[in-house]
Amino acid sequence: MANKKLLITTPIYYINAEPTIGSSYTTISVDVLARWNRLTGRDVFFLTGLDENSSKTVESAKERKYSSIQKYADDMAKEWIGTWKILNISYDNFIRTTSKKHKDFAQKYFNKAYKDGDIYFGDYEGLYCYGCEDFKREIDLKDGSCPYHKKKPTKVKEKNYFFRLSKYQKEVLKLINSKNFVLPSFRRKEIINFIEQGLTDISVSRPNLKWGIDVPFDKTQKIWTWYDALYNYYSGVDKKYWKGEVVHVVGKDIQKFHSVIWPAMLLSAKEDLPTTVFSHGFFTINGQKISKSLGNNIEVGKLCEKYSVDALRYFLMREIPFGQDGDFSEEGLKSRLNNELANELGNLVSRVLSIAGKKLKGNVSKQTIDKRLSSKLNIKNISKLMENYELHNALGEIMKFVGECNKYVNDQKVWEKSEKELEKDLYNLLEGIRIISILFYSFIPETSEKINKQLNVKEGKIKDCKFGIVNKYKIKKGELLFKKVN
RNA sequence: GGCGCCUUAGCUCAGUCUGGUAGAACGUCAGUUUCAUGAGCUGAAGGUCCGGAGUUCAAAUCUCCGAGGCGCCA
Repeated sequence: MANKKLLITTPIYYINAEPTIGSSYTTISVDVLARWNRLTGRDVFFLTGLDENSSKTVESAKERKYSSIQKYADDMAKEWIGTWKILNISYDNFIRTTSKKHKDFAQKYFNKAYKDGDIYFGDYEGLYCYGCEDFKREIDLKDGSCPYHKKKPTKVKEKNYFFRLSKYQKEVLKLINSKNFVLPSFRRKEIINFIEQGLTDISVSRPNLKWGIDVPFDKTQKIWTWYDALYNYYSGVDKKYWKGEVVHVVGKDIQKFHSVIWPAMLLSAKEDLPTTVFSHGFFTINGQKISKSLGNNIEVGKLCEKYSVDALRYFLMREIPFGQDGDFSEEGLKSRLNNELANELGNLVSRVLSIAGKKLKGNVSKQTIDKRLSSKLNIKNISKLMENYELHNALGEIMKFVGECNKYVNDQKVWEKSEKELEKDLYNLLEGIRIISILFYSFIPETSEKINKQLNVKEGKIKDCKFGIVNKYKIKKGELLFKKVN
């Protein structure tokens, strides 16, 4: 398992707006998982991108007075890529569903399903919400409007192509029951209930649209945006990665698309199935829901400028238990930055390197390992937490070891000792800091690089997280790792 | 309405499966240190474990009833 290939994905985002704090959260979490698994030595492929074929794209382009929809999509793609660059997202491919390769894939699979009889032509009458890109029932609505988008759905009566979702009910249910397919586990029961109520065939095409991917054998219809979008996970990646572990990280609102419809599509196409669909929670901002009318969404770029990218990445991963809902507040971010990153981590590096610089001119040779410090490090536990997607707890454990290092400095009264006596303490502390840097790398990569530079060591892997690896340190104290913000 | 989850310290939550003297971080207060970013370390205060009944030598934990909150239901 450990050396199995890993394909890990974010959803592909709608381009009706610039990246939000929510999509940033999703993407950062996948980045953390991808980086961590790379450090364990696995062959990882991290896929993200954009769903550009939605009718939302057309609406937004119109709102922004674009005459060319494709130009709008291109500009938006630049925006998103730019934000991911700021956030240090280490994706291996950025897929856009307007690319020819993706369109060919979607059409190929649509064609195949049609030939196999899993897609058929039929009538449909229902209420369609353009926000969800999905049909709604009367009972789903609140005061006649979609509860998510606060808009009245449109009554639609038309002929569409349908996918035989009902045919795969049994097989999908079996899949859901397999271990770790739906995570967190409390979501599994919800999905099972949903399936057991009976799956019905779903409309997978829309007539009379100008934008989207043509149904290959019927130019009057476009492929339903979800049906095409889900195939990004195949069109965006070398197929060999589907032979290993495949993890889709999604928001809880789209868990169902990924754990019911998508597997059914793959069962129909007789392709490999994903291993896990993990859905994370949503967060409020200062206790309030994020909404356009409140205008309380946060500009990610400005946040990074003010607090630093790593402070934001750290906060999001530390504050919100992965999988559950949480709250975002600048106060909270500030507090984590000042107390945990600056006072504990930053200050640890600063005080140790300062003593080593002053007393030993930065030269520290290998010494005996002090179990009083090394025994406080529990890599197995941290690894287990990462494998269980408990990112917040993993960070908590790493931070605890930072605390142990600070305590060690105090307990040993390192600053009082003579040059001869303190080399052992410093060597152990430097090894501790080197390991901390590796463990933190997935979460706050820029900071890790800064630490490595000061320690004058190369980026390590998880297997290097043990004491006694470096023979001789030649350190050079640099700038402070974190600046506090008041 | 159906299914599931939650209610424990000022705040956020763990502990419940497998019953045995109530836990963590943050916040508050106090002590201590001077290597370090006014940082670090140590300690203290703080709880009718939502209410009630039952089972048990023993219940935060198991069972039932009730209250409040949340999630999911093409």
